Amino acid sequence: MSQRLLINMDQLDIARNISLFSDLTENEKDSLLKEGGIYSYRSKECLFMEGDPIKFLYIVCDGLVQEFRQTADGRELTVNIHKKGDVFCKTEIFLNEGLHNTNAMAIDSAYVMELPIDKFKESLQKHKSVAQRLASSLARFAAMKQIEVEQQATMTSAQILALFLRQTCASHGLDPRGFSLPYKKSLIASRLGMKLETLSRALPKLKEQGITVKGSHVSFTDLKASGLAGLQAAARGNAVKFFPPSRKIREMAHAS
Amino acid sequence: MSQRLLINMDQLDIARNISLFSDLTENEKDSLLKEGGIYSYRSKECLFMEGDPIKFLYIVCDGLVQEFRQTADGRELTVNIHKKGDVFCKTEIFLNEGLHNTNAMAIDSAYVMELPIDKFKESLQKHKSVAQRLASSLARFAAMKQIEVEQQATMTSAQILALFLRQTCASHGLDPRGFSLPYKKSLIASRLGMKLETLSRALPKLKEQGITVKGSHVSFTDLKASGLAGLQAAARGNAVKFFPPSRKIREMAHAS
DNA sequence: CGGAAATTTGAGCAATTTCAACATGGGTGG
DNA sequence: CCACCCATGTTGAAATTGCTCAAATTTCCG
Repeated sequence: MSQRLLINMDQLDIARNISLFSDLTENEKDSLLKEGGIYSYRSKECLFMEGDPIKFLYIVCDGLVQEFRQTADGRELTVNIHKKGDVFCKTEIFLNEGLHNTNAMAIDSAYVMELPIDKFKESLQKHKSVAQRLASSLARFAAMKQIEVEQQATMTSAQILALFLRQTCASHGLDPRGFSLPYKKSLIASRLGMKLETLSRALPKLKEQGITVKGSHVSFTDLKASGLAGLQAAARGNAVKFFPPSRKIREMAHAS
Repeated sequence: MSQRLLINMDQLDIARNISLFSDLTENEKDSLLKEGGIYSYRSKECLFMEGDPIKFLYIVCDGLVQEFRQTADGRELTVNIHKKGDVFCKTEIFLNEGLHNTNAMAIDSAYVMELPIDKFKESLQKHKSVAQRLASSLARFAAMKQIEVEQQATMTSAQILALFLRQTCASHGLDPRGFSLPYKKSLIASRLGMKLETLSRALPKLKEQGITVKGSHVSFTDLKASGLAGLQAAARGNAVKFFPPSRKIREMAHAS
């Protein structure tokens, strides 16, 4: 199924330069990374499926990987789209049963470094910096998901889409004055928890927010805080319903 | 504003028994906890507000604390409701600027142990087990929020509410055959990202799922997998659109 | 140039929100 | 003990928003 991979130093360098390992010495990195291999995946090939045992930490060296879940009602919802330099299955390592609860599939074709988790866990033990950076990354992921919950609850699909486009542009380092979408629209819809039709209908509405989309070509016109305009317009004054923090009387806990 | 607190050993014990510190010796726990104090908060008193500098790790010793955010459009969305034994501001410690991005407010009155973050960070450095448990907890929080995103995208408000009630019942150790709601309905609505009216209208629909709510009294009739019935009914077969995982040809990365 | 996949569009429907009116229910002060 | 009040919750009706289904286009590839 999968293609044989010629060793490609560029791809290995991606793995060497991820921030998770940035405090390791070159030797430490090498001895960890040589435990893993870089694998090549064809378009739509699965890295793992829900219920599979968790064996690796994955580092995307090239291409894109979609991580998604089939929800109870048979829908496919994309948890995340991992791009070059992204590391995934960080969360799962700490979760209970050692089984994947998502599916991962290559979009187009992808090259992925797979690092056995037991080796990775060893390095977590050995190197405090790795553990610390992992925790940061988990915290950031949790905060991101929290914000997504809020967005889904309070924003219209057009607003969510606008934010996603800006964010995508920034995180891929694209030119805000004009770029082409790095993903298919159906993938974006799945990532944003909306239907393709909804996304399609949201696109024209983005003009009001200074985003023009034609086909897969996107350009931001109002380059600064245009995204905020919509939000601010929708904002209403509302009274603060709670007391401000007060001086607290501190009481030592007589431990021991 | 806040009441003076008589030292209460029960409350201190709550803090001593949280799982985050469960691998520490009694001495280690004591020397850490004596750095913090237990504070008393009146109903609706704030522990901190958005934008405040992050100073403490909080451990709820008694009562309830609502953690929430004012969204851009002026709505109030509850991130989490912390109950006795819960620890919060774990995530924030790892995030950038050292400022709170949520508000925390006592519901009714609450007793909260506040542990200076620099002291807590020291113990993270000193005790691997604390760091490990913190990471687990972050991972679990992230997974929970991910599931919430999915629920909001795929489930009806009645289903979401049903899940929340079951979960609440379990996590508070209440009797599923009949208990009263530990929170006000408006708080629940805010927690679930829906309007109070929507929640109110969803309540009668829960009967179909074997949950009876009258006033603030809840009882589960169909005690087993009743919650799944609705989901399964809504489920439809849909074809698998991707390839199963293939054998991969492994290629050693010639690191170094 | 086909044909399949991806996207767009239309029309009707379902769920949630909004706004407004109404009910309930503790608690307080007389 | 009761009348009253304010916070909380419920209900109705209209308006939004997103979803479903179906058909029409467009795009992508060989």
